[in-house]
Formats: sequence, C-alpha cells, structure tokens
Amino acid sequence: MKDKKTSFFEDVYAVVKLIPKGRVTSYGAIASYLGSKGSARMVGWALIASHPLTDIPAWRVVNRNGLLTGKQHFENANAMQNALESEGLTIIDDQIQDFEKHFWDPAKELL
DNA sequence: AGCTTGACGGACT
DNA sequence: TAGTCCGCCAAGC
Repeated sequence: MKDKKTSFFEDVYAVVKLIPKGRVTSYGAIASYLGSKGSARMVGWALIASHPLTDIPAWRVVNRNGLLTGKQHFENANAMQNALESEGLTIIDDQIQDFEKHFWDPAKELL
C-alpha cells in the first residue's frame, strides 16, 4: 500500500505485543528485525509514544545490557521492575538476572 | 531552517 | 577491561 504510513512505531508495537510472557528483548533486536538495525533509538522513541496505548508491554523491552534503562519513563519506575518480576524474572539493581536466558529474539523466535 | 536531545548499540582508544 | 565517541532517525525548541 502506498500508505506506507506504517510508522516505524506501529511495527515496533506489533513486535512488542508478540513478546511472550516471561520473556524480554532488546531495542537493537527489534530494530534489526525491522530492518533498521542501528536505529535502536527509534525503537525506544516509539515505545515512548506507546505509553498512552497501555497495550504495549514496553517493560519487556530493555537495552542490550538487560538494564531497565527506560523505567524512568514509566509512571512508576517500580512498576516496570515489578511487572517483570511478576512474570518470573529476577531483577537486581534495575538489571535483569539471566537476561540472556529470558532473551527473546524476534528474528529467531518470531521468525 | 538548523541545532540539541533521546527507552541504544557498536566501534574505537 | 573499561571508558569514550560516533552513528541512526525523529521530534522538540
């Protein structure tokens, strides 16, 4: 469709919504899956716009270090960590433990 | 119309 | 190994 209005955002939302419970992914992984690898910032920017949507489990998206860098953008920084722990994850000092074990790569899992 | 910032990531020193 | 710089793309000022 010429209406390529398919904003980078909508694409990000679709992937984030597909993240299974108890799993997490990184901005770069999503960006790479979308084809805009290198523009991980855009993914984060899109998630900011996803705030009012509340249908986007943005808390399942962290940086490649498994660090909750974006918790600051949530209404309550504790909400992000709490949500992840509620899904069976362990977070210490805003860092996900065994992050690689819970890592969910759309380019592989979603494929 | 141009500069700065920003939920990142990778490369370089 | 750790610290620093540059690059990506869009929005705000």
